[in-house]
Amino acid sequence: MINITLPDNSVRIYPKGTTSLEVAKSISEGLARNVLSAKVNGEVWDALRPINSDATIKLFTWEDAEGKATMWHSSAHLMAEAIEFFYPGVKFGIGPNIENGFYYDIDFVDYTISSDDFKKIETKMLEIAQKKNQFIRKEVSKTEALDYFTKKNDTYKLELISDLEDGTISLYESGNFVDLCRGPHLADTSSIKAIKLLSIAGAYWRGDEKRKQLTRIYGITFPKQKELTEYLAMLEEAKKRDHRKLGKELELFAFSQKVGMGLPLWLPKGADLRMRLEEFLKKVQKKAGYLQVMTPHIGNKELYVTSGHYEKYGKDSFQPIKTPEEGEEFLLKPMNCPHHCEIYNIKPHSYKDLPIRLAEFGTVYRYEQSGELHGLTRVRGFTQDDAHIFCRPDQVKEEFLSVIDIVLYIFKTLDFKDFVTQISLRDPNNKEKYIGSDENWEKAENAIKEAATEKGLKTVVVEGEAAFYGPKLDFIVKDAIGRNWQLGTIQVDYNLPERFELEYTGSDNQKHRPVMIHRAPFGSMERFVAVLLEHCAGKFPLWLTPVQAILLPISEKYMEYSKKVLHLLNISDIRTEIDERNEKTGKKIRDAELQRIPYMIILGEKEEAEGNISIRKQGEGDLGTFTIEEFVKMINIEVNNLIEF
RNA sequence: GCCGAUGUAGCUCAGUUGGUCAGAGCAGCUGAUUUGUAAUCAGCUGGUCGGGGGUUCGAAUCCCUCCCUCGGCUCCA
Repeated sequence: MINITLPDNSVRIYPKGTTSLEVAKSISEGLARNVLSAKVNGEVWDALRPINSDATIKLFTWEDAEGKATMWHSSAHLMAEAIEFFYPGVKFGIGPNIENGFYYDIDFVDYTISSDDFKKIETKMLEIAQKKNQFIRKEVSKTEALDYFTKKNDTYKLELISDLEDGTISLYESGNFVDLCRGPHLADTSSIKAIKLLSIAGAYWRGDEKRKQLTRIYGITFPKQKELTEYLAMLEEAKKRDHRKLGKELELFAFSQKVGMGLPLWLPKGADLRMRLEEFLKKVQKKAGYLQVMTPHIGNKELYVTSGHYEKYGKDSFQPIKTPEEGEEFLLKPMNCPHHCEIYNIKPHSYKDLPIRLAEFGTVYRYEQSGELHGLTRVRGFTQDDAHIFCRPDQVKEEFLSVIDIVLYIFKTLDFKDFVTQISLRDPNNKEKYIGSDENWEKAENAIKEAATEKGLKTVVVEGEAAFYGPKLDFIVKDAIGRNWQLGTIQVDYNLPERFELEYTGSDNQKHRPVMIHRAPFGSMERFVAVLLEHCAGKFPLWLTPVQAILLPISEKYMEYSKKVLHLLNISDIRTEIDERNEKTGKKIRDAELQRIPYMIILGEKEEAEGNISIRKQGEGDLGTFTIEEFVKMINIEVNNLIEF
């Protein structure tokens, strides 16, 4: 008999070789039906894997991330089985679960396959799933494993096996399909009730572009049809919010092949929005002691040789441009920091001057591979809300606190309620990979951790993720429909102060090297606008939206009165437009609603006679009649409530 | 850059096996209408069907090639 400890610390006694499924059954039939896998002594196991000694276990159902992972991993096997049925002789690469579903990389050899084939594969998968095939784990020797896949002529599996150690190899059999797999898997296929294959794409074997490209098929499964329906609705919603679509519809930005791919054109409304965001941040930064600077769009190649960026990222820059006479080489600015270092170096600094915070909305250009470009989130020319803080090592923590305050304020103002931060530290086993003294690294890493703790941030610490030049703190927000976006970043840098020989004179009258902090709360204006646009589905907060109110005269007869109102609102700093078209009110309202204009003001006989206005709120409907003064006051209160720092 | 898909008026999309197939709705323009909370009516103007080759008596439709876009891969200071 063995003792099984459950998460509530209760201990139950079972025969040796019991499975977590049996444990679940002994608790309740319902739990047994829902259990997908279990954590046994810290490791996720199949629900059917026998437990042979005392163990602490936690059962996973669909509600747990681990349960979903197990289901999706098994679903990948199920898909492989269905594919092997239709395309015998295909070779399988890897088929893992991912954040939302799973994929399998497959070499289809001589077959061609497209998304048109998904339907039949899905149907076959459901058919197999209903057979309730168990997933049977077999631990095999390396020789046995090699034998099996040699017979199958599955070269990819053979390569994977050859990298594994003997004694650690397991196969999983389910129905007619056997796969090399670490597991864990479902007890059987019957809990997979709803299946959708989502997309098909090429993927290099082992992510290496020099190796063969396999066909990757993505899919997702659920234990209930309803959940699949909901998931597909979420994808639809994401499609509706796509910033590329909304950007076009709301006339915020555009691209032109003639101008060049990946080079956004900001249309009047988009430019208005972006400038408002910039002004907003400038105001906050001014309060936080930043100094605004400006630097040119090109810089001498030597500048980037000095910074080290040319060597590391030269291939990702546009080709240098040359002066016709001297043959001097210039690069389109790929980043602002070297310029800011040179500004720091313009004059000598005392320790009393620090920190010096130089800020710039600096437009930079990077050569992104053509296949990588994507709307505003991945472009070849973009503007960073950049700043570089030059400070003493003992000031790092305080500066982090201050930057965190700015980021939190921005998130609050723009209604990003859900976010986590990631602290990236150096790999403790590979300290020689990094530049800068042990002492400084330790100081900076502790400063970041302390700052995050003091601000009560939800934090994930990842070792080995730091840049070679310093540790960093990244902000990852969850948008309105649950997707994660990495936005702001704060990074410590020991490298550039070294390379640019930055100095300050300490109280000891000796020269010291300042620490540099890079930070960009938005990341880039382009990316941030894209994320914000998708987050709010085009309904920007009132203080930010390009047009706050639109006047809708019932007919031409009320045009004169409408223009009077327009003038009054505009001099009250309410961004107002007027719909002068000869259209019915219903049409004007519809168009204003689609343009996501927060307030529609309807003006007809009644309003003109009484000298007031009727207000309709976007998405809500008629609010009734107000005086102009009341409306102005209402708007001002709403705006001020939103942006008080 | 690589694999796959796609590319038809400003926008969203129809176009059967190559043969009045250059279309619709919206937008735009003109006129009528003078309008009360999500589309008033009528008429008109828009396109060398992504570019360039080729096959054919004949190509939006078939083939080749290049380009953009989309989904991934790789990359991302």
